[in-house]
Amino acid sequence: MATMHDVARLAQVSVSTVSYVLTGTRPISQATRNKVLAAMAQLDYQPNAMARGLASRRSRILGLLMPMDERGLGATETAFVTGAAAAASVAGYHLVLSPVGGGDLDDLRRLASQRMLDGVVLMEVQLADERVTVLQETGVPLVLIGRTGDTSTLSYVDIDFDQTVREAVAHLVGLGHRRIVYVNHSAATLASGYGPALRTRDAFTAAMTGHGLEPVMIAAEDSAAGGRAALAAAFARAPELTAVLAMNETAIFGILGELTGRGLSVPDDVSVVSMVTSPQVAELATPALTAMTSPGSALGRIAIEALTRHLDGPADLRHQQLLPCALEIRGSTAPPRSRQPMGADQ
Amino acid sequence: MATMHDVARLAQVSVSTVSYVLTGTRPISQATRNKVLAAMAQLDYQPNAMARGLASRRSRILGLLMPMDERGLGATETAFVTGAAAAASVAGYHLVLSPVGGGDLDDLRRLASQRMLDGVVLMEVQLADERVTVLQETGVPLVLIGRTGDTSTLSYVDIDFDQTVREAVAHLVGLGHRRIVYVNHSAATLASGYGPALRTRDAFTAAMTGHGLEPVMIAAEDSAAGGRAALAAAFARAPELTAVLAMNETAIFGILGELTGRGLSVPDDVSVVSMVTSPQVAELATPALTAMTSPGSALGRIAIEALTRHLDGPADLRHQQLLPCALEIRGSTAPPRSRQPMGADQ
DNA sequence: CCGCTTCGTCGAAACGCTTCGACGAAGTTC
DNA sequence: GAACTTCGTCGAAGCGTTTCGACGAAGCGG
Repeated sequence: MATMHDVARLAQVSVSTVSYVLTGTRPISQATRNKVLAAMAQLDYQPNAMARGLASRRSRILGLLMPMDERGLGATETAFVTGAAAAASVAGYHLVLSPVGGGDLDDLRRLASQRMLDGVVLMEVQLADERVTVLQETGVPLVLIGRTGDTSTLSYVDIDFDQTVREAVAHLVGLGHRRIVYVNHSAATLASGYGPALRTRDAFTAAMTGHGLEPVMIAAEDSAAGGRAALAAAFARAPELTAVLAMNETAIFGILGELTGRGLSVPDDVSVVSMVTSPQVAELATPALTAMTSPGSALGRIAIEALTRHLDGPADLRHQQLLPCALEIRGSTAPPRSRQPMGADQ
Repeated sequence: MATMHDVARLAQVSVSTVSYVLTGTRPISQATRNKVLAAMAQLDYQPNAMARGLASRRSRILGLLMPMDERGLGATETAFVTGAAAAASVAGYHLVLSPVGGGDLDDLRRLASQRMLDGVVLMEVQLADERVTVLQETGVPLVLIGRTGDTSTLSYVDIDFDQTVREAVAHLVGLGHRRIVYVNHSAATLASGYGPALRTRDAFTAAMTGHGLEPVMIAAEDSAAGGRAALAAAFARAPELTAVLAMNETAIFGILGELTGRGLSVPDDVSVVSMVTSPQVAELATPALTAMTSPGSALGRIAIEALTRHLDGPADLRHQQLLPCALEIRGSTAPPRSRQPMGADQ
């Protein structure tokens, strides 16, 4: 492995000159630059990242910390990642993903304290999130995707759940639906302080009330079975429902299955709107789901851009931004059949 | 940020002694060790990863290189990752994921040459994969999840597609099915040399022929629409089919939708088996899918274990291992209704 | 009690880079 | 043309570790 010394010797310049050619920190004449570049090419020189990092006290590595549970990463999360990776690459940084579960707080502290990461993007933030505290203590520049409860001192990018829910409800109400049920994440998830679940709940209540309608929310386990149970619960609470709005991407397939099982058709008998969903998943269902498409890769990109601005700019810079999901109408929504109360047996 | 010097001064020992306490490279008396440990705790000392890496010429970081397309990571891939991360942590390594697309070969070479990664696990390997060549050239210790065509000089862990297909076919044949259609990935994917698609194709042919049955394979685009089209094609080629075996996790939802659309019920009219599928996805469908469950986290774990053995042991060590998927019977398979040819209209 | 290992510790030299101060040479200003 | 600025380059001092050779102090066999 060739080092800078080798390059310098071959090009007959000093080591520092080679360094300046590489980093552009100081002006170098075209002639010298060419000599150095030629030497580099000839030796197939690659700078040693560790040495660079040690000397410059910046690794040019950004960390994307994502909890990975067994459910897997949806297309939405994947879009975060690809958006972030692309933006990092443009800014001249490497992006590494670290699968930190909620448990390994110590692991997290170590990772952040070892000065291996210039900055960190944290995904799937809870309203009260210890990981945020730990990271702040270490002093790493930090941007969140999602928000904690108290956001005053933090940079974040998040989905504008309020507006997203409002649009989704407006779409359904515009079609003529009056009885709309919102299927959220599980009660446990709500209790744990998961922001999206909480915020959409409140936004749904507000939106429905705004239309003079009664908000009915059901919490569903993240599984097909949870979706089926939720639909049963929904019919129990609102027998005459004509539309379902679902945040729970996993449960929605159970909902669709149960609907078919009851001999109800989508969208003729019941309209379904899926929240924060990727086109890929929406197309999986039959009929394809009308959905609020999450601005996945934009979120990732903006988070990284904010982070790099932190690094190059003043330390006290704050970036806070909300992006709404876009309504994409597919085959699962239509005007309600008529005002015909339908029996909810079982 | 406290350095080793600070610790050494506070503990009244030399820097090297502190280093030996940390790494255990040389014996240190209990008394001294305690002094040093106390000083570390008092200063909240964290070793600087860059300096360590530079001096020791090993970063204790392993890379998991995964192409991320917009389809997202299935639960299967996620299981790889979590399995690998856990194993790395046990072995005292950090695991970082790097989303390297197929395009950025130069990026890959740079990443590997910069001596930032002690070793690399490469996922989603093609039969002829340039990335493998590039990585081998850089000399990074390498383990594949998946296999290239010529495996003689490489370490890898992969799914035993041959046995997996054989078991799946045996399950269906055991139930009494004779007319079984295999829905594979798209023709383009096959042409690109995607190992799993190719290997399962051959295995399916072999297994069916072994039972004295005719192998019918359809290539389907990775989408619900692709699945629907595939089913239509299947009925055109084999009107009397009673079972579908599907490798294409994305298409399978289209297949199920189309089946329902044609008034055919699963599993009464047609049995469906999903290959290399996680329980989570299998449960999404109604009825839940009988599936060959991939040994996801085991694959990740074994890959990392092989890699760390490479690093600590002799350089020429090779590890090659195949793991079969396990048959998990759920609601989508049953004996065929009877020998009743069914019309394939449209 | 003399020479020999073994044990525990130290000082100093890397590791491969960045960065700072310095310094001729050349260009600019009045 | 004296007094200043750039411009382009160099040498050397770090950055925070690991690791190697060395060296007293014990411990031990004879």
